[in-house]
Amino acid sequence: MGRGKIEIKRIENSSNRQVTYSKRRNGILKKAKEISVLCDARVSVIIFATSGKMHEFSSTSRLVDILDQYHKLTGRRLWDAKHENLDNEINKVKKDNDNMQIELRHLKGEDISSLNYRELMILEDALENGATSIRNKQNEFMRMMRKKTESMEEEQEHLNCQLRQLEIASMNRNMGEIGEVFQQRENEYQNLPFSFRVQPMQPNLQERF
Amino acid sequence: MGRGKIEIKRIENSSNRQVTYSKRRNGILKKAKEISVLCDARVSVIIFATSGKMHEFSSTSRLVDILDQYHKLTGRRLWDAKHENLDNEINKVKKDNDNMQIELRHLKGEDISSLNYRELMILEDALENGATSIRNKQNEFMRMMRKKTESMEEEQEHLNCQLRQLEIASMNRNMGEIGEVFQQRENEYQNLPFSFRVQPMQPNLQERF
DNA sequence: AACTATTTATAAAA
DNA sequence: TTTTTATAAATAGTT
Repeated sequence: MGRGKIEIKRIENSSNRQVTYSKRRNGILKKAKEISVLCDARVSVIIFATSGKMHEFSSTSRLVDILDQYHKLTGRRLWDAKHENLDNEINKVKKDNDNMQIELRHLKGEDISSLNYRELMILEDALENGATSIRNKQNEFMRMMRKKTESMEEEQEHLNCQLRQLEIASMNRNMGEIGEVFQQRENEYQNLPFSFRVQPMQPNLQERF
Repeated sequence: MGRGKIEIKRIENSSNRQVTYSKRRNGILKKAKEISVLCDARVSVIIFATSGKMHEFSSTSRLVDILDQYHKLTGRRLWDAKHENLDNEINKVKKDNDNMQIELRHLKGEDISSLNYRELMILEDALENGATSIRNKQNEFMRMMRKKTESMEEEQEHLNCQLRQLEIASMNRNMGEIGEVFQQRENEYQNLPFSFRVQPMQPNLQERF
């Protein structure tokens, strides 16, 4: 019932799934309410989205009333069942734990005596892939660091420049009275051929660290 | 949805009510199943007719799973403390599981964006150690295989020898009457200088496979 | 239980 | 999300 017919199987597009979920959830809850009114039935509907959010409809004020009735009718002892269920779940999870522990050990090269060559190859591939990803990540780090260093160097050079200018300015101020002599010398200097002049003071980037 | 619109209020005609109940009940159960499949939702529907007959749908194999989730979400206590202990244990083990899962992922080079350089180095070391152990193990395998192959080759050569001798023996038996001629020829052959004789039949090991 | 005329739900698009 | 709209599905009343 919609623009097109759909197959009843998991909707892979998550946004579509979400929309459909919310529409159909409303539909079910509405129908639950209707049947409870129309036919004088007791109804309990509990729906959990994958997100974990819950919606419910209960024709009775309390869910437990319905559970009581469920209990009486089915003879299923929910609490014992619950207990058993928890036990099962714990065992399952513990088994998962064990498996993961083994896998972890294997990846760390421990307890591998029991493995055959094929299994070892698979492990080696996994390790190599992991190492590659990590090396890539590290390279990325390196690049970032280098960039940072470069920009810091630039800034430092800039600061050095400023510092030198301030020094010169202050020198000139302090030597006010003999400034003229300097001025004269400087003029002579200007008259030399370019190749005879000393190079302007410049920090050598390669030797600074 | 039907020949006429109906008001949502108790259907007084009991036979009509019964019919409507059974139709709508099927409808709800069907839709519950559909939403659970389409949207990957956990759904529990329990319906009691006034007669007391029950119908249910539960997307999980056990209703208790859904009740469990209900409990966690609403905080409403449906069972007693002893089960809560189990609950706690399960949560603890599940947490362990999660941590291991993360470690596994990291070792496989997944989800490593959040790691800093130090953490990456530690990971890399672990991977390298693992890879080394595994390579050692593989080498061990190789040695074993090589040894096995060698001993098999030896044995095969031995068998070939025996086979040849049997062939010669049988040939001699079949050619009993002209055996003497052969004998004579063989004697002449013995008198040739060594370098003129054909090489004894020997399988060429390099070309055998 | 079937059958169908209608209502209702909803899939896709906006 | 919510609305819109064309179409599928559910079902009320009938047989």
